[in-house]
Amino acid sequence: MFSVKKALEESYGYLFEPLFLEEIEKVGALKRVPKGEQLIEIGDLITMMPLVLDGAVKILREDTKGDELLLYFIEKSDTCAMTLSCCLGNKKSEIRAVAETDTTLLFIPIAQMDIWMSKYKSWQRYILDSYHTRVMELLETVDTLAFLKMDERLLKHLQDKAKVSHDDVLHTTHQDIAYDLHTSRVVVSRLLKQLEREGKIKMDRNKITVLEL
DNA sequence: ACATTAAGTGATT
DNA sequence: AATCACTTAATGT
Repeated sequence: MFSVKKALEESYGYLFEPLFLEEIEKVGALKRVPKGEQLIEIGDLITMMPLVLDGAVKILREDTKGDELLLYFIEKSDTCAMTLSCCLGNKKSEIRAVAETDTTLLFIPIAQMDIWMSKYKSWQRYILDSYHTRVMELLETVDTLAFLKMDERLLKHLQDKAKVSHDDVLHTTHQDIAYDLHTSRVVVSRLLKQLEREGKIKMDRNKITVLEL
């Protein structure tokens, strides 16, 4: 039996005081989404803010042709920074969010944000810190894009995927990886082969084992 | 057995 | 590193 209270305590207990946790539990709407399900589409109006209780969500940007590029993952005890900026200006989402693994989320109505902002110092801190870590993560992504070659990007991506799913065996296809990295399947296949030769990964059909973490 | 989907390869830009 | 054209291998019906 799944308990919101327990999950909250586990993921956010060190951040918020017990009384506040109870309030979150009361106000939040629990949602569980299976791997691969889309949570937010570009252009969507944001009305709820998600707190990740378990699992991981990948955040993607889309180019003019409809191809996508992975920006970063958000995990347990994270929230979507994009949502935060959307809430302030009541703007539409600039990103797409897709469940990377089976994920459990708690949705908070954005109206609560303001209330908690003035009521709880711990919430203030949390939002500010979230913003900060998100900016840093984005910077890291920019660095990766600008300075790393495709083979290095690929390996890093595999390691990130393994990290967020808490499993060094990835159940994915070359094509899916190609979408995330915004490249072609052929390139991914060839570089994976190379990584396998170097002993950094092991491949099977629909399965990649990351050996170097 | 056949169709579909994933992955491997060589050649070209 | 991308794209094309083609092959091979695995999987579903």
